[in-house]
Amino acid sequence: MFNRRGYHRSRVEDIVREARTSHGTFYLYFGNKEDLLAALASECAAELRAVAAGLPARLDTPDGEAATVAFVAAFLATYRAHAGVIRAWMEGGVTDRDTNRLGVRTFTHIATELERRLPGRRSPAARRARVAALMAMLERSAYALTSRDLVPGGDGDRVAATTLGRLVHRGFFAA
Amino acid sequence: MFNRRGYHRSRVEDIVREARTSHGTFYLYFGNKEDLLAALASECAAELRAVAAGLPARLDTPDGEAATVAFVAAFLATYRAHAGVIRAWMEGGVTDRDTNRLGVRTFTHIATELERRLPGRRSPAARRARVAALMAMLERSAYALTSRDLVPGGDGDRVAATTLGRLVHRGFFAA
Amino acid sequence: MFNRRGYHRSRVEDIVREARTSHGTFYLYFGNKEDLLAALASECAAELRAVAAGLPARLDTPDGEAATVAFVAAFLATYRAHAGVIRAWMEGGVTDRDTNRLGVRTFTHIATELERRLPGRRSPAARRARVAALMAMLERSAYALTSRDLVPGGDGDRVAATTLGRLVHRGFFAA
Amino acid sequence: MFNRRGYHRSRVEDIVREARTSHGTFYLYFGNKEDLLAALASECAAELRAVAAGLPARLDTPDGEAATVAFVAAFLATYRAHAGVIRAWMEGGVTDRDTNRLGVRTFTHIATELERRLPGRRSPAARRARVAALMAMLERSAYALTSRDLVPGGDGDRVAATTLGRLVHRGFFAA
DNA sequence: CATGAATGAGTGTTCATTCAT
DNA sequence: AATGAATGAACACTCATTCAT
Repeated sequence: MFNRRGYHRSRVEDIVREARTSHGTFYLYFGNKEDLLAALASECAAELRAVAAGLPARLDTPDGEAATVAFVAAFLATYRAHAGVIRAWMEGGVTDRDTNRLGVRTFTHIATELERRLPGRRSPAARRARVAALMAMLERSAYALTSRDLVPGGDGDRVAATTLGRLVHRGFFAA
Repeated sequence: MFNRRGYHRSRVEDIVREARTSHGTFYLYFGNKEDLLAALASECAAELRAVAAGLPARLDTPDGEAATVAFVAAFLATYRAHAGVIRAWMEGGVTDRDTNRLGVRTFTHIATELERRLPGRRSPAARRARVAALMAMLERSAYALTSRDLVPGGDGDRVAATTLGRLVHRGFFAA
Repeated sequence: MFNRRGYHRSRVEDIVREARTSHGTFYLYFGNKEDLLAALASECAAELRAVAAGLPARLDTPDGEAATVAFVAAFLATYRAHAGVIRAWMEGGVTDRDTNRLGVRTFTHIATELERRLPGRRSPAARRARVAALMAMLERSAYALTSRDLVPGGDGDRVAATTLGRLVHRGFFAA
Repeated sequence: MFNRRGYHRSRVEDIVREARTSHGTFYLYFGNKEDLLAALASECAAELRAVAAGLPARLDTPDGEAATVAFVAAFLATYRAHAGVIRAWMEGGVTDRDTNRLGVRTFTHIATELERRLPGRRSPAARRARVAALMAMLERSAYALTSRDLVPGGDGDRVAATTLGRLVHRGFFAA
């Protein structure tokens, strides 16, 4: 529901109808609507961390480009699978502090993992700036892909992942 | 109000109280709440186009870096000034077709202007991919800056603009 | 406006726009919206009384049928010209006592005039019942004619007046 | 509520207070205010048709007058019970096409049933005109009875039904 | 005498949440 | 454990009326 309609436009009634259950049951398992979001966010964070965990130790290797493309593809796929949740994170519609922090921490974790794999000798500040730019590209592209046709010329997640992955590899991780 | 609370959480009552006026007056000037958003979006689009118009003809020049930093700073400032509107654009909370298209077209316009200034000989597809990445960085950074503390280490728009501007110049426009 | 949209659906703004004047001017001449209705009602009552005044002394004469048809036609025309006002009377949307009474008294006046012309010897109660039925036919037909197509087969006021007038004459006034 | 205050002046809050329930419950059972009217209109139409169904095959019989009086009494009673709904029909305050048509068709149905029972040989046009007049009397009288004191001398529905019924029988159905 | 911008009480509708069964 | 009818606070929008100019 959140992926299709977004968090705010998804009514509890929509959710329970989709789940073939009732309002009462919903509130038996979740304290409130945002609590459901928190639960989904938790799953989403785990999957995103798994994506980061799938990164090889180094990306400045012969098959670094393929690995980068694979990583980007996995990131995009996970993002798409949880777009409703992640958007709710970003859009600030969430009141719960913990859930908000979870989002930030998850992306920070990925950023840290990527930063470790940045080759060359640069100052910590420069490294952080580069990885911030990298994360921005990843997030924004994923966001755009889960919106409607905001990327002219992009005709699917695969193409986007390949293009973006190569770009990222060349710009950030190539030896 | 939109910058502080976001479009959906801003009630008409909040808006008119802030503007020291009444509901009736509000609906005298705007057909409905979304109409206000459309009006603000129009202003915002004009300002964003002005930012693009402020770009020098070329950025691969001795003072190209300064110009890039200035452009990024102007972009971030404008984005911040209209964050509520732009977020409403992105978050899909807008029903009106025209307003939605305005957002896409405005960002496409900026992208086109930047693409023209990309130096070197690359295929159109490659140029488009690069500029898409560039726009992603710009947007995501601006978005992050107008959210809460999403950029660890960032301590202000100026620093962010300088850092990001230099990065952008080196990565995309340097000769 | 009242004829076209009805009293309640006519907004003061509609009225003043039609009259090419302003809200301020409206309230200069009328205390409120209902006050305008009262003024129009007064005119309408005068016209309806004039229609009654146009009745010949007797209707059970050789040219009684023509006179009855003429009366019915005049009644329908006046009703149509003031349909909005009369409907507001009937529909009970008027708060003002005087205006309400004016409506009742006007129709009572017409009823009395018609009762005088009823031929034959009947008890007062019977005469009143007959004239009540007559008035009902007149009013309901007029009401229907000013609504949309409630009278199947009727194709205009003239036809309606002729048909109804003859019917009325034969049923109530013929010698 | 509709009978007492009329459709438009009845607020949803009035309705739910009277029904000892809440706004939420109201919108659980009816899509909106007009939807309630439609539901009531449906019941009303059924009852009016039942009144027509209660007519004997012929009215030009020895006990035709009693049957006519009974029919008129039933019509008036049903009309009174649903005055608010029927008035909303007539007053054009209903937007829904189906509901509007329901009103017209219901009264047309009754008119057709009455037309069948008109004795004597007359042209179809004449028969239709007569039945239109008859319906006008019925409707207008019922309308008047459910308004305030519009019928001078009338002191109750029974008296009105008897008087009107006899009049109708003599004028339209007597052998 | 005329204006029209400003007002705010009033109204229909939505939806997260509760609780008796 | 599961249900779903019931709730009511919240919100966008309307329009008759006022009054400073």
